[in-house]
Amino acid sequence: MKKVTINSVAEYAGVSKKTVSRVLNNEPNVSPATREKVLKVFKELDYTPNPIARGLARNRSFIIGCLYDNPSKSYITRVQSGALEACHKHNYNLLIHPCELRGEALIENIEHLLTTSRLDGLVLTPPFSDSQELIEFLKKKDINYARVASALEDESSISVRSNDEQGAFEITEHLISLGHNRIAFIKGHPDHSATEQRFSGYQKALAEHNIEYDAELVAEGNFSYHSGADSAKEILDLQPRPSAVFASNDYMAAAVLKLATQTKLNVPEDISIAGFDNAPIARHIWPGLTTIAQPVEEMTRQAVEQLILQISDPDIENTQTTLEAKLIVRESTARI
Amino acid sequence: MKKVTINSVAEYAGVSKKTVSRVLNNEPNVSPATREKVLKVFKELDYTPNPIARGLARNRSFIIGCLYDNPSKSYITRVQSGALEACHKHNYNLLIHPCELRGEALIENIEHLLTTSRLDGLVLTPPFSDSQELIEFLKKKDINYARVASALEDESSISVRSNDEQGAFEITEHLISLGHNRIAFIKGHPDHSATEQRFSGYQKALAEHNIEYDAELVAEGNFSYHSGADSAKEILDLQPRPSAVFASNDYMAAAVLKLATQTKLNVPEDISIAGFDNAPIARHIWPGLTTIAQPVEEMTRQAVEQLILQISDPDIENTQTTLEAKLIVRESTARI
DNA sequence: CTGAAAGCGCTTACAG
DNA sequence: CTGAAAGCGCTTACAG
Repeated sequence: MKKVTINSVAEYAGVSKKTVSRVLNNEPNVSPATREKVLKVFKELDYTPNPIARGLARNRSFIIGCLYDNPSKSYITRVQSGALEACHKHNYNLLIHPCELRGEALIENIEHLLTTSRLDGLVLTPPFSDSQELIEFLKKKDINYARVASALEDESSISVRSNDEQGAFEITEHLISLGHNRIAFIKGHPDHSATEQRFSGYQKALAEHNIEYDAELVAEGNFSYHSGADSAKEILDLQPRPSAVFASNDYMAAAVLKLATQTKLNVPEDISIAGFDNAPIARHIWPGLTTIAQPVEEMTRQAVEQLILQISDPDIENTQTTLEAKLIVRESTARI
Repeated sequence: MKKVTINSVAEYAGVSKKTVSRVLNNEPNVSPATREKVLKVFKELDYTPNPIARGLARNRSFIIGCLYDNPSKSYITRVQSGALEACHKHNYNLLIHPCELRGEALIENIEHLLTTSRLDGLVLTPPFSDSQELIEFLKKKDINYARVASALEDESSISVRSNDEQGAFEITEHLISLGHNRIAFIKGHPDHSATEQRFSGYQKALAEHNIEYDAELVAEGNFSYHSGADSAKEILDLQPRPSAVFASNDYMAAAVLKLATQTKLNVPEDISIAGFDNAPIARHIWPGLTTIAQPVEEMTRQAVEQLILQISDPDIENTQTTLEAKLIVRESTARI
């Protein structure tokens, strides 16, 4: 059976292919009778238009690419889910492209991506949303993009972020309000701007409450569960032991909780533990983790929606949005 | 600045566009000098070929679509990671398309997907890999596809699965070998073929060891953490309480563990808990979950690789592969 | 309301 | 080793 194209439909229906195209795209200026006829032929011939041909003519693929490099699977899932929501709303689809920021050849990698698939726009998630190198490349290539959770002050592109520093400040203050003043901190991955922001929120809260900053209490993580487990060992071995731990994300906090439980410490009686992100694991373990809910889906949804609007109308101005992060108190933190 | 196309390059280099095309595709029959010259113009003009135009001419998009409908985020992440590995190896990209099996209009949804993006093939994950309706549609539309973790006996398409029944049998036998004979079971989602397979493995192990099957010990889950929590309540309230629980996946097992811990039961001293999948959460909690490791990435990787090979050469025969599932014993199960 | 022509940027099939 | 012609299946811009 040979392929059915706009030509076969036109021929079969006895109209021009332009008319078929009009029906296809729901354009006006087709008599109801003609429209009816063409629609019937669509069914009879089981016609599906070829998106590639359409793409070539319109110079558009209706595909958005999503870039990420993140050890947190739940973060990625949430990013995808927000991006998909915006895409589907506007009849776009989503192509995913995990890759390494520190890979030997990030730019070559992206260039190759763009050569193998035409993408109408790119949504950059951390750490790509802060990569000057990548951003300059995209500008040079004239590729539309939007930044998610970027700390870059750059009004020349769309940005949707949430207030990491404020969130970290609040959760630290929450611990302080429970009587803790020896609060350990686990940093995130150095390539992510959130790492610095959360660290800064922690420090500011300490300062605000006249608690001296103690570098000994700070461990270097990288957002992975594994790095949290390593940091947990260091922290639980400190003498005297801190009465609370604030990890820069929930996976690392979960690792602290596991080690604490394993070594017969009671949480939160013996030690309070707080995380960041409100990842699923925060509520899947006992005690549930006190954390900061970051609207990851919503950030990505808004970023992609802005991006798509800008693709269809380049005159739309760039928006810079900051969403609120929210403290969620569960069972893992308590009065000292 | 106007777009640089194969024509501008040809003009600038003083050759025909066919020659440029040859250089682009690394075809033979170009003199080294000419090739050199064209390559230089590529750089000078910063030329990137248009994948859509190429796609139209070759009738190919080099994009694979991935269909899923699964409450387990980690399962999806692993599926994507296996699919991406195979795609990138062959210069394909991956488009993701979560949708609902029970949605009012699955077929329309997929038809719309195919109308908005040309896909060279589809990888079906559960429960789609068992959907006769979808499979018939794809056959009618002549769309290449591969099935992951499908129980369907259908040699007319590529299939890669793992042995769910055997895995469930082994883990149940493991519990029996520890002295348990009152073993509760939490079922998965009824739309997934794995649900029936794992249930059957459980029953067969009981039968093999002359333990009478007791329907009261079986709870209806759906693979979500939430459903596991509901089932956990039922099970822990049984009189007498079962000495072990085997949940059809790790999320549900984690929910049982959380409730048990919350209600001051010691795991595994008071009750043993086993899961399935070896999801990250199985090792992120304490005690770590005894479970069955299913090679999700590898299944998907193989399925997508076969699919891509078949796309480039339709004569390649369909393969039916079954990979091994493996028992992983952690701390959540112990002798009664 | 309808259509003939040209074009999107490549590749295929063929000729030399 | 090189290229002119035709075509992939649509849409855009224009004419009537």
